[in-house]
Amino acid sequence: MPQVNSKFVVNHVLRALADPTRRAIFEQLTRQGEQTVHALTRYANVSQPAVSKHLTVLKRAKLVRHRREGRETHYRAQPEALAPMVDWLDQYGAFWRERFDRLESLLQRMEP
Amino acid sequence: MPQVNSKFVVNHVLRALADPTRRAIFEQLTRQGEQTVHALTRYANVSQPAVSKHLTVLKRAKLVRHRREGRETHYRAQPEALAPMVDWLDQYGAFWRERFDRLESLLQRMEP
DNA sequence: ACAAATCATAACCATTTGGTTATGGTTTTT
DNA sequence: AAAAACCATAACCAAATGGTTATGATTTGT
Repeated sequence: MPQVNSKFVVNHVLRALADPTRRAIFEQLTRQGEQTVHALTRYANVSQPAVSKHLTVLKRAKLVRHRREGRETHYRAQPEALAPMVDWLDQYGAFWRERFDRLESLLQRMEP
Repeated sequence: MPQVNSKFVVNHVLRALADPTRRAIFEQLTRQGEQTVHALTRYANVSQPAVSKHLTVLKRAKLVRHRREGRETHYRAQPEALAPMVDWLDQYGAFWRERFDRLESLLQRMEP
């Protein structure tokens, strides 16, 4: 059952992004690129262990990857993991069709 | 500050959809159209008060509307409320650009 | 060699959350 | 008029959640 598994994936992603602090960390990683836990801790105004735990949750949702380098761990966002969320939104065809106008005009601007 | 307010809106929507039961109720409403609380209770396998509380959360996120009719309350989905979620996803330009191929081909199929 | 820095984990705590049963207010059915 | 159906709210509870401080492991700097 692939859709059962994908429901679990969507659940992980949505739950991970439901928390504002976690969303802020993820946004920071996508905007500023790779960051150490230390840098993220200064950005988010919670303690370092809190940041580590949030990163664990984001990691379980595949929204971030980490890379150890000496004593510091570098995290980077993996926006591909947002795909299940988009796929979930895709169920709402009517809603998307309403939005196609915007995308269509955007594509027209890209390819005149 | 419009972006501050929109962050609150996104937060409401994401938190509302983070729960599987709530997501199931919302999906049921989008697929089957308007439903009474009673019908939703038989669908979701939780108690009727639980369904009512979930509907309250969805209502706060503007994801559903309700309409009283006699002793029963009819709820219907409001997928327009998903827009803030899409706008939030829009931040990830690189991610979207990767997905444009799919949308582009979809549009080409619609307008050959 | 020692001190400091970086990070994860453990232990703990308050609050939130998602569920339950109980109840009461309307509205419909009999 | 009485009974039943429908729904929301209240009261309650266990578990999950998001935060903290404490600690230990490893790596870097002096």
